[in-house]
Amino acid sequence: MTRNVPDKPTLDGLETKWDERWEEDGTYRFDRSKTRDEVFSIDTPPPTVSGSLHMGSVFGYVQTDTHARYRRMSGKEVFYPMGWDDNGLPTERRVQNYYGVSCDPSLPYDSEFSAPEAAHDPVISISRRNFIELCHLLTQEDEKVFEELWRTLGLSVDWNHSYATIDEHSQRTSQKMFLRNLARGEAYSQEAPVLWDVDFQTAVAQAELEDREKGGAYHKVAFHKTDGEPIYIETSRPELICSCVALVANPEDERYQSLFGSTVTSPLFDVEVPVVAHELADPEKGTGVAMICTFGDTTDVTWWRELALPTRAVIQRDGRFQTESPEWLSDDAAAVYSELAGLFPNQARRKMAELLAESGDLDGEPEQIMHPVKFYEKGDRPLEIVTSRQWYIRNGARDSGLRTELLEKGEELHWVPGFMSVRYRHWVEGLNGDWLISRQRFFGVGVPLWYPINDSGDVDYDHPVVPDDELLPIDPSSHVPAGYQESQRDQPGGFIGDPDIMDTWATSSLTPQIVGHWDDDADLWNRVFPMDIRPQGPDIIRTWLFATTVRAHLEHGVLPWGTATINGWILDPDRKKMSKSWGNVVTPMPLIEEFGSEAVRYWACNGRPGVDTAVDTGVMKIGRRLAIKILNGARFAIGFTDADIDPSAITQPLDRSMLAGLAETVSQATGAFEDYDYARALEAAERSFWAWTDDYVELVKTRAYGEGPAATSAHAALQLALSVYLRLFAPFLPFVTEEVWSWWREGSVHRAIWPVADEFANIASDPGALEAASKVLGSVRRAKSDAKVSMRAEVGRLKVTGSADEVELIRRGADDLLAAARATDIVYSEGEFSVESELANSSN
RNA sequence: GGGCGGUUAGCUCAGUCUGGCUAGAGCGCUCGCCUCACACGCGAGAGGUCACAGGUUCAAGUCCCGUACCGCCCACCA
Repeated sequence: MTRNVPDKPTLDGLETKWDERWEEDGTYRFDRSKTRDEVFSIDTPPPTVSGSLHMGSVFGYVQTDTHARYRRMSGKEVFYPMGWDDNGLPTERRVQNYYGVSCDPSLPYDSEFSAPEAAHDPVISISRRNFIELCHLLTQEDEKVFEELWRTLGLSVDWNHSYATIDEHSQRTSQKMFLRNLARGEAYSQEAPVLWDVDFQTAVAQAELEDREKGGAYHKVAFHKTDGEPIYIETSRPELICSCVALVANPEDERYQSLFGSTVTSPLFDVEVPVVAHELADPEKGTGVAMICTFGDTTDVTWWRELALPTRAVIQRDGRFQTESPEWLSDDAAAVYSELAGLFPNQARRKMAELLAESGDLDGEPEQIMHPVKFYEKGDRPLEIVTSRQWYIRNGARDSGLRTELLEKGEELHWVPGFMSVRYRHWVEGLNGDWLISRQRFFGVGVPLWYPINDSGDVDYDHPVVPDDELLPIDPSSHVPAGYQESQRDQPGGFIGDPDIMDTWATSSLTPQIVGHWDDDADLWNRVFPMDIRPQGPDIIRTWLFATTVRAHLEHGVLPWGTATINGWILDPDRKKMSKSWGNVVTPMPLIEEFGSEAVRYWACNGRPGVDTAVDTGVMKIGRRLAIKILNGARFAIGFTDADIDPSAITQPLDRSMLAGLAETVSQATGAFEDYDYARALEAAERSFWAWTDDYVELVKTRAYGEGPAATSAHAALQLALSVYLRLFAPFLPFVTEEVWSWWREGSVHRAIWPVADEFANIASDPGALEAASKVLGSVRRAKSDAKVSMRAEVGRLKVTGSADEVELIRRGADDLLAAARATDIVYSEGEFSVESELANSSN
C-alpha cells in the first residue's frame, strides 16, 4: 500500500479521529459466536455517575483497558461492557442539590412538573414519582459526561453492552435474583434494631459504616441500690438513662458479685432495673459497671438480645426524643422526661448533665474524651439504633457453614496483588450480622413484594405476596398483586406494597448476571460466565467484591470470576488521599487537554498494581514525550521505501542483534501481562524502545540512507521492529500506535496479533553485538561531550581495547559504528575495556 | 487494640518474592550540541551511609527480629 507519512506528525486530534473510526468499524465489538474458552470477559465496575469525575475514575479503568487490549491482541474475544451505577442515595442527594427539591412521598404526582432551570431556593417538595423522574433525567446527563471521558481516554469497551443499575433490565435481574434468594430462604425480613441515619431516614448496613473520632465526655452517674447507697456507672450518653433496661458487670468481677440478681433504680427517673452479668462487660472500663440502654450502641444490642431484656426506646427515626412520655415512666419521671422531649441527643445530653448535677447524681465534672463514633459513610450525624422491619440476605455472619464456604471462595480467587486477599478474609471473619439490603429511600430497585392485610388491619409480613417472574420489574407501590384490586391497597382485607428499595449493592452485586444476561439470554451467559477478571478499587472489597461473591455463590455455587485485580488509591499531588470533602479533587479533563490522553494513560499505567499513586504531571510529560517519539521514530523507520520488505532481507549483524534483543523484550512484556502486571510490560517496552532510538537507529542511520543489500537489511529491520513496538505499546498508547499503524498497515493495530518472539526468531542472532557497539558509541559520545564538540565532529581513528569476546562482538558492527561515530578506521587491542579517539579540534 | 501496605537521588518511582559486579530510570539541576525521524529534540555530567537499630550469611536495599514515621482497613461508642 502507499504510505501516507505526514511531514510533521502530531498527537493533536488523534483521540477524536480514532474514537470515531473505532466506533464506525466496530473495532471493539464483541463477537458472541465465540465460545467460553475463546472469550476474555471483564466485570467492569459501574462508576457512580452522580459523583464528580476525578483522577481516581481514570486510574483503574485505564489499567483495566490495557488488559482488555492485551488479551484482544492475544487472540481472545474480549467481552468488555460498561455500566453506570446511578441508583441510590448519591443520585438522590445530587438531584436534591442540583434542582433544589426534596422528595415527599405523601404528595401526589404532578404531570405538569418539569425540571427547574436553576436550583429552587428555598427547596420545594415534590412527589416521589416526580423526584424519580428528575433522578433519571440527571443521571442520563451525567452518563453522557462519563462516556465522553471514557471515549477520550480510549477505553476499548463495547458500547453496545452498556447498562445502568437503574435500567429496566438491571431492575429485573435484581428483583428476580432477590425472589430466588427469598424462595431458598437466603433472603428474609426481620423486625430488629438497626443502625439508622436520622438525616437520610434510612437503615444502613455494616459495610457502609465508618468510625469517626469525636469528642465526648464520660459522665460518672449514680444509680441507687435498694438500701439507698449509690452505685456508679460511667457513660458518654447520659441522655439515655431513661432508656436504661439493666446494669451489667463482668461475671468474674468480684466487686459486684453481691449485686447480681438484685435491682437498682435509675437516677431522676427512678426506674427499677436489674443488675446482670455478661462477659462483654469490661472490668477495666469505667467503674466496671455499664448501663444497658435500648439502644445506645451495638454492644447494647448484643446485651439486649443475649440477656432477653425489654425494649425501652425513646429516640425516633427523625433522631429526636419522642414527645410523648414513655409508658414505663411514673408521673414524676414524666415531668423530668418532658425536659428532654423533642430534643436531639446532643441537646438532651447537656440537659441531662444539668439535671443530674442538680440532683447530686453526677459525680464530679464530666471527663472530656475522644472516642470512635459510628457514622454512615455518607452521613453527617452519628447513627442511632432504632427497631424496624428490614430485609436481609444471608452472608455467613450467622451461619458458620456459609461463612466457611465464602472464606474458601476468597482463597480460590486469584488476587492481584496477592496481599489484597487478607482484606476479604478479615471482612468475612469479622461479619457480625447478615446483609441488610432494604433502604427507606426512593430512587432504587424496589423490594418486589406486597403483604396481605388481615380484616383487623394487621399486616402479615411473614407471608409476602410474590409477583410472577414475567411481570418483573415491578413497583409494588403502583402495581397490584394478582388476586387484588387497586382499591384494596392499604385497606383491611387488602394488601400493602413494600415501600422500601434495595440498597444499590444489592443490584450492583449482580453485575456479572446483568451484563451476561443471566435471566434472558442463556446463550450469551454461557459464553461469558464465570468471568475472567473483576477490576476494582481496594475500598469496595468488603462491599462490591464480597457481595458479588455471595450472590454468585448462593445462585450458581461458583466464584463469579477467576481473578480480581485491585488498583491502588489515587493521592493528590501532595500525596494526600483525594476526597471531595477536602476539596483536593483533581479532575481529569483539564489534564487530558493539556497533556493528551496518551500522557494521562501513561501515568495511570505507571502506577503498579495495587500501589497508591499520586497525580503527577511530570509522569504525564514523559508519556507525552514517548508518544511523540513513536511518531517521529516511525517516520524514520518506514520513510525509506513504500515497499514491505521480507524479513529474509535482514542480513546485517547489528540488525539481527537488535532483533535478538527485541525478542527478549517481547517475552518480558508478555510474561508481565500474563501476571497482570501492565506496568512491568510497559517498562520493558519503553526501556527497549528508547535504546532502539538512541543507539540502534543512530548506528544504522548512515547505512539506511545508502543503497544495496546492506541498506535494504536496515530498512527491513526498521520496519519489523516498528511493527513490534507499535503492537507492544498498543495497550498503553492506543491512539498514537493506531495512527502510525494506519500510515502503512491495513486494519487496526488493536486487532493485530500480539507479537511473539517466533515471528523473527530465525533471523535474530548475535545478541550482544548491538550492545557492544552501543558501548563504544557511548564512549565516543562522552569524549565529544567532554570536548564540547558536536556529535557530528570527526574523530579520526578509534582505538578500542577490550577482551577477546568484546572485540569480536565489536568487529561485527564495526562498519555501522565507524559511520555513527564519524571515525575513519578502528584498531583493536586486548585488555581492560577502553576507547580512544583522535578528536580533531578538541579545544573547540 | 488487631491487620495490610509503604519509607531507595531535590521530586516521582523501579529494584526486595528468587541475597551476588560499582544500587537504576525519568523529572529537575549543570554543561554542551540546530547531528538530513524528532529543538515537543540530542549527548554528557553531578547527585543516594537504600527510615533507624540488631541478627543470619563468604555476601543484605533484598532474608529474620524489633523500633519510628506515613497511608489504609478492621475493632463492642460503657
